[in-house]
Amino acid sequence: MSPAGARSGLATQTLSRPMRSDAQKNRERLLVAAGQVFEEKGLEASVAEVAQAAGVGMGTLYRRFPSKDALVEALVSDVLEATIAMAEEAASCPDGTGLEHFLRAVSAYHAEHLGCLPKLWNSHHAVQAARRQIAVRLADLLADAQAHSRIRADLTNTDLSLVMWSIKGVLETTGSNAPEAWKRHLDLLLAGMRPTETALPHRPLSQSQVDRILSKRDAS
Amino acid sequence: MSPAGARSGLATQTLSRPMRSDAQKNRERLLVAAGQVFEEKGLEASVAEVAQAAGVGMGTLYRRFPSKDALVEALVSDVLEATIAMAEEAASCPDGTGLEHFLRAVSAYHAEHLGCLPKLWNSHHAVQAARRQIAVRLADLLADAQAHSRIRADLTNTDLSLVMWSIKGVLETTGSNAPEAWKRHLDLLLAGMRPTETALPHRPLSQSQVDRILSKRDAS
Amino acid sequence: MSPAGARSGLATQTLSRPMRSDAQKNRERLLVAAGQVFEEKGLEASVAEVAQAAGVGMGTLYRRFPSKDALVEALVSDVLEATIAMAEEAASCPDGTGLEHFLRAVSAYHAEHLGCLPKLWNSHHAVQAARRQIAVRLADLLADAQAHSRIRADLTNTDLSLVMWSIKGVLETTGSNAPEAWKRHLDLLLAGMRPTETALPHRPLSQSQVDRILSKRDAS
Amino acid sequence: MSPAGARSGLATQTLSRPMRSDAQKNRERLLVAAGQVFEEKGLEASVAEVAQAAGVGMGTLYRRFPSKDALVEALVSDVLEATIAMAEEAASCPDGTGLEHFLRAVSAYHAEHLGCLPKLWNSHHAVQAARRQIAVRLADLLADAQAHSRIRADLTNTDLSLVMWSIKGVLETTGSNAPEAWKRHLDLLLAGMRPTETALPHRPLSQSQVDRILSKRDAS
DNA sequence: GATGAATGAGATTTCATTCAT
DNA sequence: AATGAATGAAATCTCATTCAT
Repeated sequence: MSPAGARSGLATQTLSRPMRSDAQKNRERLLVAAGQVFEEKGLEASVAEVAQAAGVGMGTLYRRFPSKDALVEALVSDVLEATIAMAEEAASCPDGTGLEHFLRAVSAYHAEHLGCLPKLWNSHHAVQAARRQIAVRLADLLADAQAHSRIRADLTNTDLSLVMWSIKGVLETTGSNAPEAWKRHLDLLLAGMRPTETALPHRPLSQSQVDRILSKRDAS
Repeated sequence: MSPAGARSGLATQTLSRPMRSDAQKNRERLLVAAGQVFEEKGLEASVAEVAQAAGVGMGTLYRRFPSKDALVEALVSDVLEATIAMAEEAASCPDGTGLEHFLRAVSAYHAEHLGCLPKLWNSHHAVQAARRQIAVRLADLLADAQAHSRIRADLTNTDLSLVMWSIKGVLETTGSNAPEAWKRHLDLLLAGMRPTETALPHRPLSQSQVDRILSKRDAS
Repeated sequence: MSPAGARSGLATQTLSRPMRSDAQKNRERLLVAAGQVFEEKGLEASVAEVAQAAGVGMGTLYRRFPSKDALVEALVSDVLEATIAMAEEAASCPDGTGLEHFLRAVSAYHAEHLGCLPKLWNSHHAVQAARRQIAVRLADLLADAQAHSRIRADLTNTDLSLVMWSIKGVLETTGSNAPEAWKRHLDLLLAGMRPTETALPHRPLSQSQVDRILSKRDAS
Repeated sequence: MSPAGARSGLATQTLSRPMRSDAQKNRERLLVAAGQVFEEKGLEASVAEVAQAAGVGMGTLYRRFPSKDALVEALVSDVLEATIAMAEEAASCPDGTGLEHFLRAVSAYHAEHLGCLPKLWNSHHAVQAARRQIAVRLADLLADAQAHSRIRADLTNTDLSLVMWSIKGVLETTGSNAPEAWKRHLDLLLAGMRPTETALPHRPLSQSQVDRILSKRDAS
């Protein structure tokens, strides 16, 4: 997916005329710069730094994104769109391997491109629709994997959220100091997801719990 | 362990006269209040909020803790001490079950007492010594578990760090909205840690990578 | 020397683009306001007072001067530049009267324009180069005056520093309550500097002592 | 003059019972400590530092001196009393040399004992009476010196204030870095005070100007 | 449309002074 | 009477957001 394409999906103005090409270019540069700056310094980095890194003035930043929050949200939208794309691509994997491919792909994406964004996985507004889509596709992938006996039968959709959050925790912590740590961690998770004789002792989360968590936004 | 007991370990003045009773009381109240406030609003919460929640003036806070950082660090110290205690207690579990007990205990502790602190697991100064101790005990617990064939032989000490970071990710995300989510997540991790016929495909982290990560402190 | 001209010398950004006109205007207003406020209330006056007196917000003050120290230092720079200018002008006086003219001029300048700044005469950073220039010119003026037998032969360059500090003491104390006091005081000093039959009984300061004093910066 | 004697003069409670001996001792220790601390760090030093240096609690300090200002003022009182004593002693010098002796003595006293206090020479409350006394004695010394033709006839009482302020300026600036600088400076001043053929060109300050200055107190 | 200077509320930290122990 | 912990107003400095150029 082209970056511009990605942006035109969730994050762009919905009606109104098409954006002028220089405006579009600035929007891109700001998102890229924001990704780098926030990755490096965390979300407490000032918007002035982002503007400078993008080589534009503060006014331009605020013309494109009406608030710092909006800028962050646009980054999150990008991630979610890319995630949707990965889920769709994984659907074409044979023999129930799609889920595994998806997990590896999305981990790699987070690890390489947007190390800062795991923090946002569960936050910020207006991304519910995208998550819905992801959830649907993941459910399909899980069912397929279970049908092929690659994944234990007592694993639920909500467990997949746990898996994502778990990966987020590892990526956040290891960051660029151990850029392949997530692979080992995913080995472990997948090993735990394989069929065994004994069921997992505790009950999975209910879907409503997961929904509540995802719709919650932090004060940050 | 009593809270007062915990505080008298790492976090208290080591030499010098004993603290006056009112001072000690205020110190406790500040730590409790800080735990609650930071848990609720994140570390960006202002120290004024902490002081107000503790029912003391700002000057008192700054007499007890010379900076905001020092306050946060004292909280971290508490966590680490409690962790050491849990690791020591787990050492007395029979049949190689100590590691599992430890993981459950430390998860429960983080979940119930200090939901805000996973964020700090890998940050902040002057806690290296405590981590050293924890690492040593964990290594013993792992070896014991492997000797009893409860944990797969190709699991390493560095994998335990991954496990902790992974738990941190889940706790951070689920927080009070799904206070038992970590149990299901730990089920999954432990399932992955059991012996199987096939080895984990990727290499574990080196110890030096883990050390680098732990000694790294964020700018935040 | 025009104030704007003065500022463009030591105190302005040396490379980079020219300052926007409103920025330049605010910079001027801040320096003027700072001069007045510090003169009136001493250096302990808050920066908020300066900002208010200048009619700008605190953020503007901190955009122009990254710290209170920087603001003070800019004022000092102005004084030093003006001093250099006066020394240069005095060099053109005939018959060895340059030194006397300089002393009167610099005293008058301090008395009328910047009564607060004598306090800084011996403090603060990054003004060493300017002082060097002043010292060189003063040495020339002194030699010329001695060659014309207007000043006693046993007066040294370091004595001129004493003279300046002495004037500073009088200006500081008399301030606006006796704005011409320095003239009488300078009469007295000059009378003491005229040639006499008997030498001054004590040795002058060494140059290194003076240098040490000038490079010393107070904690204040 | 014994220090205790000095304190019992201006600064002590005027009526009421005599101070208990331990209280008196604490008062001494506080004044000594304040002198050292203020000399080292300037008047911005905190009262807590003074209390600690004196080895007493803050409450004790505030029992002895109801405010920081009062403490500073007590120090100033000491200086003034010592000055009075020196003026009285100088009155017994023969041949009109008393004034010179006084100036040397008072300079030496300031230089050695209380480097911090020149700052206060012209400030703070309730010391007018002492200054009156000093002024009277100085007038006598000056008249005597002029009668013996040691000092020029056109020098006035107000000029002596200028001389003191000038010395203050030098002492403040040179401090401990050139502890004998004042001697050279006083050489210069005395040379200027000797009789010459030409009168000083500017008029001296009026007594009322000097009074105004001395009664003025800084915001500090 | 782009720029970056201006804004000012709010954050952390200090310290003269009070008061419980 | 002595102690030192508690207080809170005030200081310096930051930064998301607005607006003149």
